[in-house]
Amino acid sequence: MSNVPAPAYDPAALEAKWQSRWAERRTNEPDLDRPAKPFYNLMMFPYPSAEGLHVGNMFAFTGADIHGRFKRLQGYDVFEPMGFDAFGIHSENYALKVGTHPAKLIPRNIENFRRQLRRFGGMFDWRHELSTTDPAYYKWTQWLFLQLFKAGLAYRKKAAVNWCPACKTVLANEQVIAGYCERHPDVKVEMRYLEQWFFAITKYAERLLANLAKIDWSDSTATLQQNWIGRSEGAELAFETPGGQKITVFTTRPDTLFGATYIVLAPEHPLADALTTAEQKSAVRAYLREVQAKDIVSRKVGDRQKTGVFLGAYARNPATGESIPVWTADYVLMEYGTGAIMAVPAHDKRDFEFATEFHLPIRQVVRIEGEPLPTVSEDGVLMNSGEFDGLACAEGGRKIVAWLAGRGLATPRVQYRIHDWCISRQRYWGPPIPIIHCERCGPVAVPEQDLPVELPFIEDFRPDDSGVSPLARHKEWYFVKCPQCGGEGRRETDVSDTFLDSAWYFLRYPSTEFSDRPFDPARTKTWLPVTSYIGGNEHAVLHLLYSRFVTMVLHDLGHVHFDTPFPRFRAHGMIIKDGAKMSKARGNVVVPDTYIQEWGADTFRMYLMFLGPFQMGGDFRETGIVGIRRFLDKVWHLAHESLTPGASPRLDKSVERKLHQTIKKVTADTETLDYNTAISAMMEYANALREGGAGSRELVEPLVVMLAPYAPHFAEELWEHLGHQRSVFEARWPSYDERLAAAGDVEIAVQVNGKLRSRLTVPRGMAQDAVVARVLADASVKKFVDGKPVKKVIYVQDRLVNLVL
RNA sequence: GCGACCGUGGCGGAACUGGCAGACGCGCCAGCCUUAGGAGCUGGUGGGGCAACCCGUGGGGGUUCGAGUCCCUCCGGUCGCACCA
Repeated sequence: MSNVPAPAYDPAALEAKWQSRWAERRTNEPDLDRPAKPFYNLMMFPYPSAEGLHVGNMFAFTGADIHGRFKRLQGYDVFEPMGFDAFGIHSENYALKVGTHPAKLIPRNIENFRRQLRRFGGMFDWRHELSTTDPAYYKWTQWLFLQLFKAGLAYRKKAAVNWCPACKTVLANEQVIAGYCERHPDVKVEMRYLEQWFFAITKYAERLLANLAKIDWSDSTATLQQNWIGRSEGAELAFETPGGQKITVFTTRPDTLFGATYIVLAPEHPLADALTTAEQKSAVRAYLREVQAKDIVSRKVGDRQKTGVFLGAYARNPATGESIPVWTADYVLMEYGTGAIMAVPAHDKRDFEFATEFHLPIRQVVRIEGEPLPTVSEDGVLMNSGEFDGLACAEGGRKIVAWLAGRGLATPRVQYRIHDWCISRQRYWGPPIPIIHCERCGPVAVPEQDLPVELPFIEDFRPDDSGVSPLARHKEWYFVKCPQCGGEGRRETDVSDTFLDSAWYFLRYPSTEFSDRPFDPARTKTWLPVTSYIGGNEHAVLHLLYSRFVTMVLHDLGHVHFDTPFPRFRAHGMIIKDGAKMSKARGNVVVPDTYIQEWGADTFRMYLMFLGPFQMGGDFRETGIVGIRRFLDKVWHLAHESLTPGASPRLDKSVERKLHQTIKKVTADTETLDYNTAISAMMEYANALREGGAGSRELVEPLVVMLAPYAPHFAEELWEHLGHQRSVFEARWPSYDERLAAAGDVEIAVQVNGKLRSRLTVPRGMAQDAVVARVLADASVKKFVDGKPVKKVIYVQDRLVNLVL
């Protein structure tokens, strides 16, 4: 057909060519100071593991990159940065395992990640790469800590932590499996009390919750955060002891107060010891010791046998005036509410179990027809509640609180599940918390001009049994003068939580070249808040919550002009393999490198996006990849056929119509991240081109542009073959003609009594009467109508006719 | 226990506010082209039936002219939280 044979599609060569050309031409580096239409396209930066980028990362980054490239083709100045979240216990444990210092290991891993990230064709602006382990970065993480410290939002207190005697370190709750260490399955985890640094995130609970309603987030993510913050409305009620002490309890069910037959204090409750009578002392102390031996996790695991002990003391139920016994039990947690509860066994499952176990009285105060005790529902009517009998639960509760409030024994109260954020880690691989402890002045902030407090190189960074970070062993670093009084001081040896590093990285990206400020005011004003944020729901709670909190604090302190960092967030799904999560243990981990090598980055990118809906994820099966490759080959040939000299540039009307329909569909679907259906629409169009107007440039070029976000190297190469000098990313996204997309004939369904009996092709927009006339003339319809009168005609324009007999 | 999401061919998955179920792709079958094909092209492919037709979206019930889609209920799966008062 052609006198010059078309070059074959060779992904490896062509992708290398375009990757170096993008770098040379600075294609991916927008003007950060004077953008016409800034679009900050953010994706969650990876933890640079030794295994390298995995398919899950690639899936997420590809989806986000497609969105960014699409926006660029629509004329935005897209800033798409990338960085590395390289501090943390994960890296440190790995370094311990392989016996290489993390300071050596991490740069190596980052180098490997950088190579992989370039290879898959992300539109990254590498001028603004960052790593949280870089002193130039964590200097400002420490600065951030100091801002919170100075604002009174960072404080120290003793808190219970999990301690593994084998690891000689604190463990996160996630690392404790049924009471045992995840790395030492035969070692029981202990509970220790240690001084820890906290951020007062609970002060922002109400705002963090309210703000969720104003932002455009995936529902699943917003719901997870909402549950995590966990707002409950109720009241604090006071129970007085004969000795004049007040036990304050929190309850969401003040309506059940008349049914409160005993009080339970958490074992750590300050009154627990004070209220214990002499004859109960030894029993209570024994119980407290028993509780302390348990680790935090197994104490919190539900449906286990209730334990507890009577203190010997009594308190007065403010409603009934009765004296009720005071107990302590570990099913009551000091961290929630007031650390004390009124037990209503008739209407609470846990109290019911406890009362049954210890033979305490059970008094029903809510009537619900036909349900055995305990009844937990609030859809009932009060009984045994004096003057409140007969009221519905909600109303009764309000009235009881009002009645007691008059006597100073009740206060309405909102309680949150969320706790203050413990940012201390007794570990090595993190940013040192910039505090100096002085015997005279207490904890003193390191002056800002002395930042960063550099993490000293310690050859043996293994944690020891002391519960103190390995940093304390570096004496020259540890002992310093107090910046306030000049006296003897010691550095804080805890490092901060990795989640603090990642709670502000999006602020740093546009300003990485400034060493004298964390984020430049002008840059920040131009680029923030983040236009589009895409990431996994595994960070729905911690990372996204902490980022929102930090941003609110910075806003309140006057450092940024917004209090919502991510007004638009979309959660992507997860890639699984053979129906199961990928993991090393299962041996089903997919390594992207091998697939990119075999098929090319473009084919692999598109295949990942074609697996399933981006926001739901999909099941990775390698058998489908070839379908994408066939599609790209097909487009490759179509484009070259359009170049063949002498090929008639005929413009097939029906293909033209299909083009406009395709642009409409692909535009809408790429906007909403429905990449799988956008790809199938482009496939349909390529099939139509093959059947119809293959020779025509006007019909092929828009397809090449639409493919550019998905298969960027491929599109660049074809664009060049089609005679364009400049990057395809300087072209404009094709527009469509709504009238043309809507023109043509439609096939409408013909039903009789709701059953499909025939199909009819009519011009679009045909009037009901004309359509019905043609329907009634149809032989296969006549057979079913069979002379019976048509009672009703349902007509849906351009879709269906239903004759009801 | 609470909350969220999901059950559609042999497989991954389509189906806008209720309106032709199975788009697109894999796989499979047949044919063409080939010395050959894990290449390419053409056609077919939910189940039953020679056919007209009938049956089909986890099970059961309901609303509706019409239900994969809405409501109730049960079953199964995934994720998050979990002795949160």
